[in-house]
Amino acid sequence: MGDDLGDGAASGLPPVLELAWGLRERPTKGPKRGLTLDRIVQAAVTVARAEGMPAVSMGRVAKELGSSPMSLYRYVSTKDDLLTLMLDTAYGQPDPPPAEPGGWRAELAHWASGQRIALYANPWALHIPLSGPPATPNQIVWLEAGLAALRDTWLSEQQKLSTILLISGFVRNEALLSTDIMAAAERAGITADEAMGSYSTALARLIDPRRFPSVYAALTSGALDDDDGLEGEFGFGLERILDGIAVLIDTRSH
Amino acid sequence: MGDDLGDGAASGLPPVLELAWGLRERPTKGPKRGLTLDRIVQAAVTVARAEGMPAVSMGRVAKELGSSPMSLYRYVSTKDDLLTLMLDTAYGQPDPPPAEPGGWRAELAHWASGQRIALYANPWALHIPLSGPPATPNQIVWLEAGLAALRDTWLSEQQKLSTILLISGFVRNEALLSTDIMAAAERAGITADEAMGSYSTALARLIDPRRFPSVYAALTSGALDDDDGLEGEFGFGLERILDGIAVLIDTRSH
DNA sequence: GGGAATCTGCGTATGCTTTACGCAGATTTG
DNA sequence: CAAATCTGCGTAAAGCATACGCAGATTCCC
Repeated sequence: MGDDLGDGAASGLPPVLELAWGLRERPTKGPKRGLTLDRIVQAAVTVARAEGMPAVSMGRVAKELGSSPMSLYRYVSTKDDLLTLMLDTAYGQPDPPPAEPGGWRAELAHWASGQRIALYANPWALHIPLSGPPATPNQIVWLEAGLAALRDTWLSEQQKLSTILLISGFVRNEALLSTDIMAAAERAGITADEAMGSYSTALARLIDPRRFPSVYAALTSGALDDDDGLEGEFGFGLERILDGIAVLIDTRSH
Repeated sequence: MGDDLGDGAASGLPPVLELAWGLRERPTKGPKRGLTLDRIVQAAVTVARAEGMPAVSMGRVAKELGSSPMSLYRYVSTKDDLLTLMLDTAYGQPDPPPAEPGGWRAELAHWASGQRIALYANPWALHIPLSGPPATPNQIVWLEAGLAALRDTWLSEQQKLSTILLISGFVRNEALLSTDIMAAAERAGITADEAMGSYSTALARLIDPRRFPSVYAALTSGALDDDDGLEGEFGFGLERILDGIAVLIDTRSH
């Protein structure tokens, strides 16, 4: 007994969260540990960055560390745990908001851009299936920053939470779509804009204008091969959401 | 040669799309085929519904059909193709919009609810990693319906597309989070509301109120154990987004 | 100091997974 | 009636997560 990573602190939290928050104190007996959780996660991130998420296997990560697959299970009880930890490091910590006060709107826009930058810098993280609401340390730091941006509004706590969840979901979605397209384009040896263009022309040839008049109109309007294709998508969505929040806040405030 | 599913129509489309749209005409030689693509996809959906997405393997699907794993590769060139096809059937076709005219807003709300219903009815589909912009038949039908809802607005084609992408991304995100929480709760033998409650209390105990004052305030405000937890999240996000679109449309229209 | 306790890394093994290759038989074309 | 061409599918390769248990290291307690 004793060689499992089941709960030990009885905190009511999933084991991986106790790991992530460093709650699990190690007993003093036994040999020194040869690895650390951090090093394992770091190695996994290295593999993901260099060879993509599908290459991240326990064996591959162990090799990166000069260790053996089963050793990792002394630190992590499941591969999913490792993925959760990787996701947390991908987000990292948010930049502090700009010094000059811009109100909740500027602050949230800054926050969203920061998340987008983090995800673009770690596109592999978008291929980690998320399992449950945010709860790892960096995710909480981000959540804190997001909620803080709404501190001067009259929104209820629930509304603030929903707002932050809405925005971060949007950022994640947009980043996933964009980086996927860019990756597919790179595989085909073209630029992302070219990929969008050929996507739309191929689709336009495929569909029946009578059955899908609106889609046909959209595709042939050249909407998709505009300059600011991918970048513009983010800006558009974010502005729309912020406008929607603004409506709510302005209604509430008097 | 000839026993591959590489492109044959030279349409410039990925092979799986030619399959989905039924473009690939079969030659007349050789023995009759024992299966159809539809039956395979249907069998895969059956497995996913009954045993979850992780159970969907080529072997398991083949067994469902009384066939052998390798036979499926005569119909599908990769497991990912099968997943793409499964996703398409999960979405199905949208209901027609309600007869009485409610304007773009009511129509889009109806559209979003329809997508949510489809996803809630097929939660396994949320665990299919999406690869690229929508392009399969049912996805295009949905896209057509969404764009059509905006027919009377002054939005540019690009803005219409962005709007629809924004909303369907939101619906997908919300459905994923909700069904994940419900599934986790069911595994633990409690209700989703109880799960949210214990999540928030556990987290509230975990975090330092001084480092995360806003998160702490949100968690202890009881925002998360409200009645309309999951349902309310969808309504909130959708209203915010629609409000944001309305701002854009109203600004444009004069 | 000397067990006893307890931890460590990790070898081995199980039962999965996708899918490349090629063969035997069915069917249609000339 | 051959030649061509397709069919289902057996076999096998390569890889995956991870359960189990062992040998050795370290520390605690007497």
